[in-house]
Amino acid sequence: MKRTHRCAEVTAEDVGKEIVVMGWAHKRRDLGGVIFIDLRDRSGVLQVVFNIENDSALHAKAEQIRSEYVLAVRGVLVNRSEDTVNPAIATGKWELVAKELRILSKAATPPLLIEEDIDTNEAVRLKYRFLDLRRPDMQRNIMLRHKITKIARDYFDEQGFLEIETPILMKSTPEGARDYLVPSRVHPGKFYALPQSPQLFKQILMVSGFDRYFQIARCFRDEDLRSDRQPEFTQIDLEMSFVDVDDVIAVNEGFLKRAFDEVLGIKLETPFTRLTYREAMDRFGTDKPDTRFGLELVNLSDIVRDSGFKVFSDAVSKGGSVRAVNAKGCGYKFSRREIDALVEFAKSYGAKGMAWISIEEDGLKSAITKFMSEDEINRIIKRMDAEPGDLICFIADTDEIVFEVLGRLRLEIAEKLDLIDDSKVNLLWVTEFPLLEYDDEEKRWVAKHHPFTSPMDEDIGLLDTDPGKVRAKAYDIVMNGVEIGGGSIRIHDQELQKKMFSIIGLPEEEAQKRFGFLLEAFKYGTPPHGGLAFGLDRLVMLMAKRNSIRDVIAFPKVQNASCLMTGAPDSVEIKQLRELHIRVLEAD
RNA sequence: GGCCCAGUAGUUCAGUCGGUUUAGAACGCUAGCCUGUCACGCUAGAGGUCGAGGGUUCGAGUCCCUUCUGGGUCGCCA
Repeated sequence: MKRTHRCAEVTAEDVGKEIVVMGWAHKRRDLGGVIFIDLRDRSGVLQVVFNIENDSALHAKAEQIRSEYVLAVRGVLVNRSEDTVNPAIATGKWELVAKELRILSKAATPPLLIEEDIDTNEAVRLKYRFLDLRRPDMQRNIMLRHKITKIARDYFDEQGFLEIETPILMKSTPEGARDYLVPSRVHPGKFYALPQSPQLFKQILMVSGFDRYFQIARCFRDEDLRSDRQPEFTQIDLEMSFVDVDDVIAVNEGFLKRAFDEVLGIKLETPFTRLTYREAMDRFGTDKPDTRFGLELVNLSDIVRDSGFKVFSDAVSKGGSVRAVNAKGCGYKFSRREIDALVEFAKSYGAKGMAWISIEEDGLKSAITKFMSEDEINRIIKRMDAEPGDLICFIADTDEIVFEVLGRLRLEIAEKLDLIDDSKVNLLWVTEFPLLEYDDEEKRWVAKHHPFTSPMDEDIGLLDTDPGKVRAKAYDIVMNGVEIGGGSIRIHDQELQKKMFSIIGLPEEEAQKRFGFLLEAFKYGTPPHGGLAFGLDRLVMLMAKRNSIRDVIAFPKVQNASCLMTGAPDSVEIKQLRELHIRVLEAD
């Protein structure tokens, strides 16, 4: 028998024809003289009928069918009688009257239900991933992922990009995440590193004149996992020559526009909103704002500069700030206990406390108003646009902590008030990131993006005088409060590149040792260039409306970076270690 | 590395104040019956190291300690 159709790909045209379908026995309904089998493949299900009156031998064979047996069925597709049509399934108008059955494979009882939206513990799902992946929602996720990568290949090809592979075994470079290392057999004591991204190679491809490069690139970072972080993940990685920020942004908006249209039927308006880093922080307290709801941060530092409430005035005089959000309606909605929980929430992100004022019809409820003047309070209420029923939450500290805490608080309150409209797609660019940030522990400047990011032309002069103020030609693309991609225009001038290395405290010698090949390449004629990388897993996760990238990766790893299905990582033979010149130390 | 949550049948869960002979339910599974089901139905049945180890107690699924596993989160993630 040769398959003629996928189960759910039959059409009205096929009615009356003899067809052959193959798949898994999804459900069996044995009514005695008639047996119904829902046969499932990746397209969906089709009901197959075995009737004892038509063929008693065939019917007897069908009695052996159990869940998840793999079957081949030859039969005639017929219209169901009107009263037996099932509108719940795509093929519900038809059924296959079996003429021949082959049991291609028997199956043990599966440890999890092959059904949509099961409630099963993720450990079970991951151990039996081959079964989990049979479930229709997982099949949809994986197919969605395929569609998105297909669109990426088509789109970037049409835009003149070349897909070029870069090495998986490469050289460890300083800065950034912890590397995965691969020992060299040929070079005792030396190691390859798996790429955290193809960054250096794609820049070198620009030096080589390929002009526009892209790749669906696997990347590796040996850091702790989260629901949106895996030790190996995939980027849609690209780089372009002779461009500036706007060019990179435009070509990528084109990609997203097309992907959302073709995959989800969502028409995106371009250009997307752009926020500078400064504005994003001021208004939302984060560089990846979710602007599907309001609750914006308000700066009150000028009002409380000389406040009788020392917590406020001290924060300002020490160079920090006092900012607040107005949780509309929460004064009435939240119990004292819930407000206390918010205070604890704020503390867990580093705030020393959280002051609040609850505005009520007949006055204010607050522990801090007694320290403040009436004028001060009135100005705060006015600026916060507060009315009875509202709850103003204040954080006073360094800007860093104020933004961190209020940004988190804003999301927490929005979630509690159910302010987030899941049907909205909120895409925006954040631009003009700081080039550098100061690392208190290491007592030096570090690159916020990476050390090849170009400063903005007008800020180059500040490199020597006030490095913290220098803005970068860097941009992130943010969807619904999740960073789904980012990139920058790179430094293509070797002198400027050397300067960058020196500012971040990377000695010339060390830079030569680690990045010498790049610096060498830059000597021979480097086009201005820049690029971007999307986190494919996160993009697919959001488009599939999932909460974890594990649901859009066929074989993900769990929190301790092991694979429950294969058992990786595992110990190896001493012989293998010897070849690699490796001895394992006793665990600490 | 820190903190929080969860581990009881194949799966999802219930299990009261530590005490009622043999730890229950649903789904799944097995067998029988059943000719229009699609959450098929009916009848019967099998299925348990209560994650593991230790402790308290006359008595532990239940209380205590340790540990393992999974999830979330902080740190970490240029």
